[in-house]
Amino acid sequence: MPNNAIYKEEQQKLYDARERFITEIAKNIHLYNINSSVGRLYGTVFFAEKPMTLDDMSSSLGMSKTSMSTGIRALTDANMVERVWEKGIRKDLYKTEDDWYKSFSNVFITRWRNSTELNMRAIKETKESMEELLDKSENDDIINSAELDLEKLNGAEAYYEWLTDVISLFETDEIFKIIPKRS
Amino acid sequence: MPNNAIYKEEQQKLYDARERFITEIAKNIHLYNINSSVGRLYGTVFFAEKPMTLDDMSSSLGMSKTSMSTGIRALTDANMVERVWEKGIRKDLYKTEDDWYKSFSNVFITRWRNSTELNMRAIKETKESMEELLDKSENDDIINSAELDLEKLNGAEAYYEWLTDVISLFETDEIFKIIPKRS
DNA sequence: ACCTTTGTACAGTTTTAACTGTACGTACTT
DNA sequence: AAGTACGTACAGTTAAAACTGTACAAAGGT
Repeated sequence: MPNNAIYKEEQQKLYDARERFITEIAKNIHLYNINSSVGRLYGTVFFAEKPMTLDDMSSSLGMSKTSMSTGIRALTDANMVERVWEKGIRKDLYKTEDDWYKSFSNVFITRWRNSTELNMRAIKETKESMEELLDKSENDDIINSAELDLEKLNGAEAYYEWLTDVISLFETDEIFKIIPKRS
Repeated sequence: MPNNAIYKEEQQKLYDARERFITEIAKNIHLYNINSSVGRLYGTVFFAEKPMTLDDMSSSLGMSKTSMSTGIRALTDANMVERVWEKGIRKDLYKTEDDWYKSFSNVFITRWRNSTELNMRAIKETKESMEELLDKSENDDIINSAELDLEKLNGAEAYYEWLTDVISLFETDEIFKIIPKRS
C-alpha cells in the first residue's frame, strides 16, 4: 500500500512544520507571563482543525488533564483561547482567539497597565512621606537625604507618566492610526 | 539625648518611605524578566546616596556577596545599573542608570525585538514547509490541512509584522514625537 | 616574590513552581 | 433516583530556580 506510506510521510512533514512554530511560541511566550508548557498547549490548540476538549489536549500533549485544565484557564484568562459551544457535545471545547492583535495586546496592556499603576501609587506615597519629612525635620542629614530621594523619585515618576500615556495609546487603539494593522 | 531620638525616628521614616517604593519595584520587575530579589537590589542601589560596592549591598540586604555579584550582573546586562569609577577605590562601584527612559525601554526593546524576530523566522519556515507540501501532495486531507494552517499562519505573520513596526517606533525614538518625554 | 583583597565559578542546599493522581461537586442521562 | 461523565480543588511529588559557602584566579600592595 504505497499510497498510505506517502500519506504517512506527508502527515509527518505537516506535524514537523507545526512543531517548528509551536516550539518557538513555547520558547517566547514567557514574555506574556505564561510558561512554556502552556505555550505548547496554545500552539496545539492553534493548529487543531477543530475545537479541542481537555481530553484531546491531554492525549495530544501526553500531560495530565489537570494540567490542561489549569493551562487552558491561564490562556482564557489572558484572552488567548476561548470556549466554544457545539450542540450535542457536553465537554468544554476550546479554540484559539484568532485575532492576534486582540489576544496578545490584551495580555500586554493588562499586565503593564496594572503594574504601572501600582508603581505610580507607590511613588506618590513615597514622595508624600519625603515631603512630610522635609517639612518637619530640622536635621540636615535627613533633609539632605529626603531632597535627594525626591529628585530621584521625580525622575521615575516622569517616566511612569510617559509610560501610562504609551499604554493608553494601545488601549484606545490609537496605535493603529500610527502603525496600521497588516493584511 | 532627645535630639538623637528624633533623628532615629526620622531616619526610620525615611527608610520606611524608601521601603515602600522598593517593595513595589520588586513586585513588578518580573515584567522585565528580573526576579524580585534582584528588584530589591535595584531599589537599594537606587536610593543609595553613593555608588555601592558588592559588600555594601550584601550587608544592606543581608544576602550573600555571590548573589549580589550575579544580581548586579543581571542589572548591568539590562542597562539598569552601571559601573562607576572612583580613584583610590579598588572595589567595583555601582549606581543605577538615572535615565529611566533609557534603562527600561532598553530591556523592553531588546527582549521583544529578539523574540519577535525568532517567531517571525519560525512562521516563515513553517509556511515554506506548508507551501512545499501543497505543491507536492495529491492527498486531499493533507492539502486541506496545509491550507488551513497557512491561513492561520498568515494571520499570525501579519500581527508580528505589525509588532515589528511598533518595536521600531521605540528603537528609533520616534515614539517620543508621539508621546513626548515628561519633565 | 609574597601576601591581601576582590569578584565569580561551581557544587550543594533550600525554596518555589510545575505537574500528577485522587477525590469530589455539579450536571446530564436514563 | 441512581448512575455516569466532566472539570477542578487539593495534597503530594518532581523539576527548576534561587541562594549560599567554598575555593580559586586576577590584580594590587608591600
